[in-house]
Amino acid sequence: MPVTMRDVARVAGVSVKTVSNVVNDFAHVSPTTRERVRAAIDELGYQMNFTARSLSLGRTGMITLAVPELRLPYFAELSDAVIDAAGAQGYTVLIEQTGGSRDRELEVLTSARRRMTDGLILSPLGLRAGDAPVLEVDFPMVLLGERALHGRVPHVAMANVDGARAATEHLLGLGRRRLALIGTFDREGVGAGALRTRGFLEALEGAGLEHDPHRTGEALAWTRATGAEAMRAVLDRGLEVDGVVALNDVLALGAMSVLHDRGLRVPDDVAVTGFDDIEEGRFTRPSLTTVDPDRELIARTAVDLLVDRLRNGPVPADQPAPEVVADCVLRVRASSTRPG
Amino acid sequence: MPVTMRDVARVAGVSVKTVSNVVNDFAHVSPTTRERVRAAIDELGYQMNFTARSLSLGRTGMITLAVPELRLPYFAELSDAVIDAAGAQGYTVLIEQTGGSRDRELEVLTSARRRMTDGLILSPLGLRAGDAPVLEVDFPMVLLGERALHGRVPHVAMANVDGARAATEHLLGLGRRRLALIGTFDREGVGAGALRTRGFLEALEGAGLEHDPHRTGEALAWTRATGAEAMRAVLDRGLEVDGVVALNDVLALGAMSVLHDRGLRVPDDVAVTGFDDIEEGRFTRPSLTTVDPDRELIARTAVDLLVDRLRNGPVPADQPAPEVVADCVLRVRASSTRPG
DNA sequence: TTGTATGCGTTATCAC
DNA sequence: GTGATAACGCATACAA
Repeated sequence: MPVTMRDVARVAGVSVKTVSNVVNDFAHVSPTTRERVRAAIDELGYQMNFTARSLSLGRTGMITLAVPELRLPYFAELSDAVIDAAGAQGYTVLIEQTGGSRDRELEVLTSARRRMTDGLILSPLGLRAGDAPVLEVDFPMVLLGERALHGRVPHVAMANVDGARAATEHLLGLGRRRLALIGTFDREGVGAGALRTRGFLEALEGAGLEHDPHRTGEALAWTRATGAEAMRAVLDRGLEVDGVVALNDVLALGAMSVLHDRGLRVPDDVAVTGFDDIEEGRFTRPSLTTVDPDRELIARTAVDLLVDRLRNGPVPADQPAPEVVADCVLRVRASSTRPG
Repeated sequence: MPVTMRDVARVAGVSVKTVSNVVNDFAHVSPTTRERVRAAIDELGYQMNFTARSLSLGRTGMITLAVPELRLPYFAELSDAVIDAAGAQGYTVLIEQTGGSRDRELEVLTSARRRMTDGLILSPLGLRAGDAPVLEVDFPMVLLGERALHGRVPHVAMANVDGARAATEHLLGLGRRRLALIGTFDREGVGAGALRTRGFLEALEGAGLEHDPHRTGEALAWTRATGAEAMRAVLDRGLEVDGVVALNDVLALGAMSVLHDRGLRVPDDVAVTGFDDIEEGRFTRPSLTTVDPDRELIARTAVDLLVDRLRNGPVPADQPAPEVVADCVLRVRASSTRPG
C-alpha cells in the first residue's frame, strides 16, 4: 500500500497540512518543521499522489495534443516541439491520434476521455466548415489551423497561401511553365490543402498563366505513397511537366521517387518544391526546396495560448479569440536549383 | 461549475450509486431507471470526472511512454504503434522525451510525475549497465531493449546482433569487402549500438575478414546529420569503401547524402544498409536496404506485457521476468542491389 | 434492484 | 506557524 501524507505526518509528528505545505514549498513553515518533514519523507520514500492532487486542485497539469498521425514526419516534429514547449510551462502532453478522420476528431472533442486533461490542442484534418459549431466547446482549446473552420476559438495558423505562392513563384522564376500540383484534395475549401492550392493558383495567375487541371495529382491522404501515386497519375496523362509544387514534403518526396524511376532528373528536367521543412528534406539528394512554416514558433504559441487560458480563464465574450498566423519562409535547396 | 453524479441523481430521482451503475454499464439496473438516468444525463450534459474516478479506482487508464525523441522517425513510428496498441487495450498514452540522456531517463523513473500514469514503457538510450539496480522499480514497467541492462524487468528486445549480421553478410555476399561501419559509439557494451556492432563484426569474422577501425565512423547521436559526419570522417581518411553498414536508417540516409555529394554511386560504387525499416527508406532513391525489426509487434508486445501486469499484478518473485525478442527480417532494396 | 455510508489522498478554510 | 476538518467526485461494501 502506498505511503500517504498522513503517514508522513504521523512519522514527523505534524499535521497533514504541514506536510502539504512542505511538499509544495509554501512559505511560513519553520525550518525545524520543514527538516523534520523532509526526513520523514525520505525515510518513508513518500511520493505524492497526483490523482488526488488533481481532484483537489481541479486541474491535472496535463494537456492533450490531437494530431492525425505521429508517423507523418510533420506531426512527429510538431509533437516533439509541443511536448518541449509544454514541459517548459510545467505541463505534460497526452497524444491522441485521429488518423485525420472527421469522426475521430469529433470524438476527441466530445469523448469523456478528453476530461483527463486540462485542455486540448487540436490539429484537425477531417473537420469541415459546417463543423464550426462543434468547436465552440466550453473547455480550453487551441486550434492549429485556419480561421475558416471555426468561430470564436483561439488558433494558430501558418501563412499557407503565401508560402505556396512563394514556392510557385520561385519555380516560375526559374522559367518553369508546366507546373504540376501534387496533393490537393479538398471539397470544402478549408484547410491547408485548399489554401496552399490557392497560393499556387494565385502565383500562376500573377504570371498570366493558367493551370491545366490535368496537371493536378490529387491525394486524399498526404503521404509519400499517395504523393508517388499522384505524380504517376499526372505523368501517365502524357503531359509535359517541368516543375512540381507538392502541398507538403512527404508528397514531394513521393513524387520525386517517381520522377527518378521515370528517368526524369530533378531539378534539371523537373524542379520540385514541398511544404513543411521536415528534417528529411535536408538530407535527400537532391535536397528538397520547401516552405518552412516555423514549427517551433507554432508549437510554442499554441502552448502559450492554451496555458494562458488555463491560468487566466477564457477571454471575455466581447473580445475576439486570439489568432496568430506564423510567417513562412522559402528554403531553396537543390531540388529547384540548377547545379551550374 | 461542473455537473456531478449527484446532480444527475437528483434530477433522475435516484441515488448516486444508480447513476454510477448506469454510467459504467453495470447489469442489474431496471430498464426504466436506466432510461430515466440516461435522460437526466443528456439533459444536464453530464460528463464523468476522470480524476475522481481514478482516485477512487486507484488507477488512471493511462500509461507513459518514454522515448528519446519523437523527431527521430523510428521513435515516431514506434510511438504511433504504441498509442494504437494501448488504445486497443483501453489505455491512453502520455509521451515523455528523454533526449536519450541518462539523467532524464533516470528522472522518468523517479520523478513524481511518473505517478500520473499506471505504468511505464521505457526505451532507454543513456542508461548504463551499472544502472540496473535503478530499474528494479516497484511500479509496472516494461523495458524496450536488451537484457544486459537490467535484472528482473520485463522487456521486449529485437534481434540486434542477428539483424546486423544478416545485413553485413548480405553485403559480403555481393562481393563487398571494404565495409565501413557507421554509427557505433558505446563504451559500455550494452544497447543496440554495441549489439549491432557485434553482429557486424561476427559477419566479417565468419567470412575470414577483419574490420579496419579506420572504416568506423562514430556517431554519438543517431541522426542524419551525425551519419553524414561519420561518413565524411571515414572517407576523409582516404580508405576505399565499397559498402556501408549503418547502425540505423537515418544514419544510413545521412551517409548516403555524403556519398552522393562525393560522387560515389549507390549501390554501384558503395552498397548501403540501414536498420529500422522506417517508411522514409522505401521512398528514397535508391531505396534503402534495411533490417525490419517489426515495430508493430514490439509495440504490441510491450503494451500487452504492461497491461497484463496492470491487470494481474506482478509476476511472482520465483518466476523470471517476461522476455521477448522479436525477430528481424532483412529488406533488400536498391541501395544494395546491382541495377542489372 | 436501489440507497447509504465511507474511503480514495490531497488541498483549502479557518480557527488556534 | 500549525492543526482539525470539510470539500473534491466517484466507487464500493453493505443494507434495505
